[in-house]
Amino acid sequence: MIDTKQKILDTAERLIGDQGYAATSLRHIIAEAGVNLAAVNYHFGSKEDLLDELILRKAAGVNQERLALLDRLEEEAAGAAIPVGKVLTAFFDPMMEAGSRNPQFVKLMGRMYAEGLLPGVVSKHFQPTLIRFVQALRRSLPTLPEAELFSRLQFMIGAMSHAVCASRTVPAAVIPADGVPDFRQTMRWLVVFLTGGLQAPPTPEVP
Amino acid sequence: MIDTKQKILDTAERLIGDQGYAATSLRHIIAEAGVNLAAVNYHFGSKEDLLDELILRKAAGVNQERLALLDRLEEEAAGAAIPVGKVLTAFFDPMMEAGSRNPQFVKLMGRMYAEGLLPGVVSKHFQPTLIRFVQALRRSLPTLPEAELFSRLQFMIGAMSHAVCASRTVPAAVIPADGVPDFRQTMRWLVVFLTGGLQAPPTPEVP
DNA sequence: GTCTATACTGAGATAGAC
DNA sequence: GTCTATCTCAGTATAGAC
Repeated sequence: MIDTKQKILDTAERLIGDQGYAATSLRHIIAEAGVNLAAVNYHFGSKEDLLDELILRKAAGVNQERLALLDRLEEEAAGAAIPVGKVLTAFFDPMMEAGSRNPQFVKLMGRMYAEGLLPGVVSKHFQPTLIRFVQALRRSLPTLPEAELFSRLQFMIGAMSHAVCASRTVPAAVIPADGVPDFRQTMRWLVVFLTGGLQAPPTPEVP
Repeated sequence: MIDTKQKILDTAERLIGDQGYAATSLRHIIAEAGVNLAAVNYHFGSKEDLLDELILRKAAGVNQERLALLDRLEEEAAGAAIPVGKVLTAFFDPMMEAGSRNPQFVKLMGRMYAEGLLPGVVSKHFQPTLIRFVQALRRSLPTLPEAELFSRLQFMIGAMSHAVCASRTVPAAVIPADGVPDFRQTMRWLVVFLTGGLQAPPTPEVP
């Protein structure tokens, strides 16, 4: 059948989103999809390549939107520095939208993060977009030394990745009684937090 | 031999630090340690329990120091709020020290993070310490609504975890030419970044 | 109590028939 | 393109020697 590939993709997306990548065996996927085990390796090469296809068909649209928003900001600024908050909003809004429209996407990215697969996924599918935003932030924060800016971007990526998936790291004792806030709210809070962190004064040198 | 257990622990620490947890098979560990496969399950129960022992013997001292520093800060403050930066420094200094004395510890924690094992490790070995620091930060940031403070702590943990391991997430194109900064420097920058983020004004409500 | 040898189950990958 | 059969390697469990 020609849609064996599609059936594998759809089933894998659902199962990996629900159970995680490592916990979802190819044998489980092919059983639910009603196809043969070897079909996975025939169509995708390996379990990891199957995952790449899953991410790709979700991430492409988000990154396009991000770049379009950044293009518009740079056009409006006409060479001047863009405020940090605006750059960050251009980066987070498309993800927020995608997350609201299709929770499965956020779920999948959260799983990737939780299993330590995000660095690989990021460098494969988000690298060009990241470079553009890094350059924009460099212009927005001209007083910050290069090396410290680089570190702060690392911190930013860490906070962002962690925020995407509802984590159980912070002990239950300190979780507010009104439950976990929704995704859009978390993203708004994240932008404010990151703006504060990125705009902090440069760290004084120690002797 | 009585030190079979020690040999397993030492070899596992080295191999897992170098290659990661998932990539290091028990068979590889026992081959290098020169012991039998079943000795692992005899002494530790499972691969995961072996990892727990590794973390435990490294983390206990760090957490004790952290709590001692926080105790002193609270004593000095005599009931008043402690500045955010001081609380963070009390949290990070012991890790910095441990990292400088014994790079293997940081390496191991970085691996845990990279493989998505950190949440489990944290809730097992760092939970009591975290609770104390969360309470202190709550008093240091009285104007911040509870829910947003909680989210910011999540962001903080994300940034911190990510910073501990030299990650390859940010594209090589933007890495400064002078290479990766040392661990102590990164921690100092992290404290400044987090202080800025935690002290940002509360996010305005949207209708 | 410790340790060895060996067997068991389930994973991903692959060669070759159709 | 698809499927069967098989391979290698993982973590785990058990039986029994010292």
